[in-house]
Order: sequence, then C-alpha cells, then structure tokens
Amino acid sequence: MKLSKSYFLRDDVVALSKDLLGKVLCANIQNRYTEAIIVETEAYNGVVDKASHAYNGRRTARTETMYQEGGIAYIYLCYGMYSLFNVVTNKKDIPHAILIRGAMPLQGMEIMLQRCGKKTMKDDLLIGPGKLSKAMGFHYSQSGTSLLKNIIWIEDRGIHLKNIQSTPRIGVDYAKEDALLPYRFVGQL
DNA sequence: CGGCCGATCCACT
DNA sequence: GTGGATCGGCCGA
Repeated sequence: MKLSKSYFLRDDVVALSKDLLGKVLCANIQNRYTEAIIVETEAYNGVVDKASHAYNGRRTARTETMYQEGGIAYIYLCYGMYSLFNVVTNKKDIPHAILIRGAMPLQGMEIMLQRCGKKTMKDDLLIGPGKLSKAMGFHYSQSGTSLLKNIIWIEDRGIHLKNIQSTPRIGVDYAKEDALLPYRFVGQL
C-alpha cells in the first residue's frame, strides 16, 4: 500500500510522474494528519532538462538533495514565499524529481483549512504547488525527508483518475525548447 | 558583497 | 489580464 523504495528507484521519471496520479499523499506534520489524492504532477528529467535545477549537472547545497537516492522529498523555496514539494526518484547521482502540483483533499480538512486561513472547503484548496504545500504543512526546511518513514509518504489505494492529459509544464519559459515537452500530467477523480 | 530572479498566488482593475 | 509581495539561491566581481 505504501509506495516502497523500489518504486522510487525506477528510471523513467516521465512515466513515474504519470503513475503518481491517483496516489494518496499522506503527511503527519506537527502531530496533525492529512491526506490528499494527487491529480497534477510534472516530471523534471535531471541533467538533460533545461527546466531542472540540476540541468547540466549543476550541484549546489540546495540541489544536492536531488542527487541522493530516490524516495526522499526535495522541497525548495519559490518566489520567496512558497515551498514546492517534489518527489526525488532514480538512483543516487541521477537527479530526477517530480513536482506535485495539485491534489484533492481526503482527510484532515479542518487542519488544511486552518493552515490556509480559509473558512470553507473548495475543490481547489490544494490545486497549485504552493497551496498544496501550505495545506499539507510542507516547508522547505524539511527538504531531504525520507518518504519511507511516517512523516511524509505516498500510498497506492487503487484509485484511477479519468481524462488523464499531458501538457507542457507551467512557468518554465526560461527552459526554451524544453519548455514544450509534455511533462505535465493532470487527471480527474 | 550586490543584484537579479524565480517550477506562485491573489487582489485588483 | 496584470502587477506586487517577498527572500533565499546563485552568480559574477
């Protein structure tokens, strides 16, 4: 049920990105439990992908996390105020990552609403990578957290999404021709 | 060290 | 549709 180490070690990050649709993202952060069904992802294909922070083999203190063995979280600060959550995949030294861009709340709605400062639940509360992290309680200081323990993990409950589409990725115009690759996946419950 | 900029979001018009 | 918020990471001097 919980995705295992071998799942994250697979080498086709694009296929894996699509496969994560319908999986359940679970988090137990500051003793508060939340769950959400993944409905939007983006693959970042390592050193050959101009949109990746690891493009051309770039290694910095921040991106070192992506070079570790798959099965951990890469969470970084974007635009000075949003923590974006990624799943690191593949073997050590192959810096593949999958950005989780959107999810549908499943458990812990009250906690999510409180974290987001909202009164009423709407379907788009966790649509958008910054919003998802805010609702789930992810923070860039947690980058490197193992997805095989009981803090942040992903479960397969046999949920299959409908109308799965692939499109170019969002917000990566700087990646020139790689910005056109169909590495974003979205589906519906 | 200084300056530029970003895998975003929301409140406005 | 558009611009501002906001600040760590990165690079060049």
